[in-house]
Amino acid sequence: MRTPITQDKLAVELTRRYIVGDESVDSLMPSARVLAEEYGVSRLFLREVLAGLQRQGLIETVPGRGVYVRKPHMLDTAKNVHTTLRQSAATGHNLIEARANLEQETARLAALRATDNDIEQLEVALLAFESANELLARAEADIAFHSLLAKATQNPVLQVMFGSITTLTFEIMLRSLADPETVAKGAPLHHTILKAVKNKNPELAMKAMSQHLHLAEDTYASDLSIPLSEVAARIVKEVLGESRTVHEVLEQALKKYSMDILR
Amino acid sequence: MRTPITQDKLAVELTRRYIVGDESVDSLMPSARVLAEEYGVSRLFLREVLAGLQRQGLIETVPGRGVYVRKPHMLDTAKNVHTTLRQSAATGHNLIEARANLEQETARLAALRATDNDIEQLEVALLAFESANELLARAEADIAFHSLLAKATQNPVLQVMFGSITTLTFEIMLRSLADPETVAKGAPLHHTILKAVKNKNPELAMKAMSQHLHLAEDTYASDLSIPLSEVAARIVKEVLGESRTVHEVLEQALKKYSMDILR
DNA sequence: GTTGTCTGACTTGTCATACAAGTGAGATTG
DNA sequence: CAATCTCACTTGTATGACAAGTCAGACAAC
Repeated sequence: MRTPITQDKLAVELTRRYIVGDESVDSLMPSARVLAEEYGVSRLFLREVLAGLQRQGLIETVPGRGVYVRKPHMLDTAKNVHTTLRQSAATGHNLIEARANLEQETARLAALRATDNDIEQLEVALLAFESANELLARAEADIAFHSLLAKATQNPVLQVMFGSITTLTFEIMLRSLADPETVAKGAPLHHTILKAVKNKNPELAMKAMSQHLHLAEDTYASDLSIPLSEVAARIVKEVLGESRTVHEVLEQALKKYSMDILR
Repeated sequence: MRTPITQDKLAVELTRRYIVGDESVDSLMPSARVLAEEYGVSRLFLREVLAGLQRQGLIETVPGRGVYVRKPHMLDTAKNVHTTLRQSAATGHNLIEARANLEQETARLAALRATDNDIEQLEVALLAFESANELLARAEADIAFHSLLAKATQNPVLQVMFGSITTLTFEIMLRSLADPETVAKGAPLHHTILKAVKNKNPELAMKAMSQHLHLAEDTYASDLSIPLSEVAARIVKEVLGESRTVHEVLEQALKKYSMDILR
């Protein structure tokens, strides 16, 4: 008696077989037709399995070319929890509360462990933040800066945790950075954080990040108790219009840096 | 000129239309055939959109009955990032480091905000933990206890963040709780945490949680620098065998409590 | 030899159609 | 009245077909 294979089992099997370690990245998997035949399932069934893996950022299917193995990207996590978070009654206060601890610890660890390459990328992001004369460009540089800090901790778990709230964080930034005073006050703090990271001064990095987040809290004060879903929807519509989604913009912002999950 | 609709856009549209607020939970969506016709797409295309929403825990398709609107469950987040995390080179040290801050803050906030219902559920979980005389049962009660604490913070964002590492945490518990000494030392700390929550003593809750996590760190010491994927795979195989997946066990463990994301 | 073009065999994406399996309300039968 | 059965639904899956994209290799022109 042969029990029919489930999508989950097949996903695990494919992952184990084709997606292992660094050397498999960018390699080409067998075509969906071949794999389907090999496992004795229909192409449709296998397609759904592949769709699951793609959603997790483990593979990328390119029309006309095939299925490539990818490194998971920080944004993949964000996309997956985005709708869930949007659906919840989470408020601005909830987000800031969650970020406070996470980002302070992130700043602390980044100061202890950032590589030369990390610092270089942080400098680029900070420069972009300062030279930006448009809201969207500023927000893009800001989220890149914070994401790079998470990467600089060299801790994939922290990266994933930060990734899970990236979309919300970005939406909030779009709101905070519309206030010129906040921008003026925030810029020096970014500098302090980067300097602390460079000098390997974890306490200072933590303190500066704390101030940075409190500043955002003040700016955001009036909407602090309103569900984020409402606020975010309004902001996004104002800034981006109907044309582009948050994910598209975020993807563009983070693609300049290598924001894949460490491994 | 009419541009063809993308899966993402349709997902957003469906979410906006059928999945809004508490009142829509458990309601039945129109059948896939009807929706496909309405939006002028094939049933296959719409199925893939629904599959995406299902992966996010927003809906549940029941064969023969239809598509129901669901409350997102903490486990949905876990499932989505599980493979990514497994694929990364995250070590035990990485996980403990990330948990330390998150869970201390969680314990602190739980002590400030836990409702009577939260406390009641925590008591049930703690009782189950103590009366369990088998590894798997202990681990189930342990993960339930920690998940309930996250819920008691009344912060959906924290819940999602904790949810994203639930699977890994559970796997690690399976290892830690195999050591009788760790169990003996850990039990009183669980008691202390619950007492602190009951007495609304945030500092004590935080401190007890800190000790609890350090204890786990000691137990885990020998494997601290090995990629979790290897350790977890070994543990799961030993404890669960080939028959059941981690998700299935976790689902069973958390279904007794209402672990859906707050909204 | 070099360059450009073209063909054709691949790939994924999507569709229409068909059928199996499950569900449940209402008709039917005792 | 109660048990049973029928049937019109639902989702899940398989199949075959075609569009659109890609790319290597053959082929022709220079």
